[in-house]
Amino acid sequence: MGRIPCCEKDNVKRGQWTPEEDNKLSSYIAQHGTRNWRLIPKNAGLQRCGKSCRLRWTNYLRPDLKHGQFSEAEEQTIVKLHSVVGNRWSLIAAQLPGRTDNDVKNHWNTKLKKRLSGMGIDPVTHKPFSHLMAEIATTLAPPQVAHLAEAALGCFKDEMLHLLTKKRIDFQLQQSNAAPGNNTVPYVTSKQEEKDDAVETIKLNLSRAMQEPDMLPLNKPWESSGATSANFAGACSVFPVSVTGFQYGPPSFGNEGGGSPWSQSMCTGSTCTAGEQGRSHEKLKDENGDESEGGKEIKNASSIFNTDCVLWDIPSDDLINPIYREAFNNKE
DNA sequence: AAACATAGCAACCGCGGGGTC
DNA sequence: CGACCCCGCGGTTGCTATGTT
Repeated sequence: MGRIPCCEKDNVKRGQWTPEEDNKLSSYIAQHGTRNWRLIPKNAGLQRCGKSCRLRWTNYLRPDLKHGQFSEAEEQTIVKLHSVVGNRWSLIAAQLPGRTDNDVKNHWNTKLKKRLSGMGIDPVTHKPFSHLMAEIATTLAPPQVAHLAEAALGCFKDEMLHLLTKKRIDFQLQQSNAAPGNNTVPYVTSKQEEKDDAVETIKLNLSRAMQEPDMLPLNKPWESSGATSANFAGACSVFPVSVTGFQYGPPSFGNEGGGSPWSQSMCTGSTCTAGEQGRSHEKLKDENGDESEGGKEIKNASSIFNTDCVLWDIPSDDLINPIYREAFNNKE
């Protein structure tokens, strides 16, 4: 038994909506409401499928929609909620009046995700990359770690080199070169030399990172100023990821361009597939630490927090990932 | 100035839940 | 209880504008 199509695909128009179509749809809905999307295009004289009409209405034509840029407060709400519920865009959008799930999703994918990456934070888990690397390192025996590092290098090398050679990173590199005890390669000017040196330095630092025992996580693997992060950051000093300078929240979050260039597009790669993003948040822990399927059981924000409170009123501490709290505390 | 790359956004697609018969 | 239908959701695609080489 196959699923029936939502409409006769041969007879429907697709692609961009014209102002005339918008007018027809808006005026029809103003008169008759949004019951039965399948019949709406027919009755409104539109050669569109009902689904397309519904999307156009909910994402664009609805009179209560905001069309401007996202405010910093809205962005912070998105990030906070995403750290709790993952890619449940409708849930997040429900807390942002005038914003649609599509808006939120697009804004996350085009800006917020990259901005977090630029801050050295994994947008999937909302933890610093160094913490994730440390976690992986603790779970694998040395030979496996070595292979993993090799694989990671293979995965990211092109992207890193692209960024290293195309973007302005001399500032960060000069900073790291100026640091005492730093033994990374000096900044070079020839592009080929840059590439060769970058590759060699990546290899050198990765292998050093794998060999240094004290770089393994301590009790607080995500400690933003701990030896773990520092060592990982140091080990990967060719990537200007400032874990020790990790900041989140106002006012630094809105600081465009404050992140490291290498990681600004990290999430465009295979390490951050949409499916993984979704799955990574499938399980949420409740107060007792019991795991439950986060997916379909979460129907609204209050069910997550087991309360009827409006999400705005929840102190950020209750929403925010522990790692952010850690970072906040360290800032104070 | 042209070609290419990237970002941003609108729209589409397929799946699955829930209601109804 | 199962089939059918409608709708919403999340992921993906494709187009356009803008920036870079």
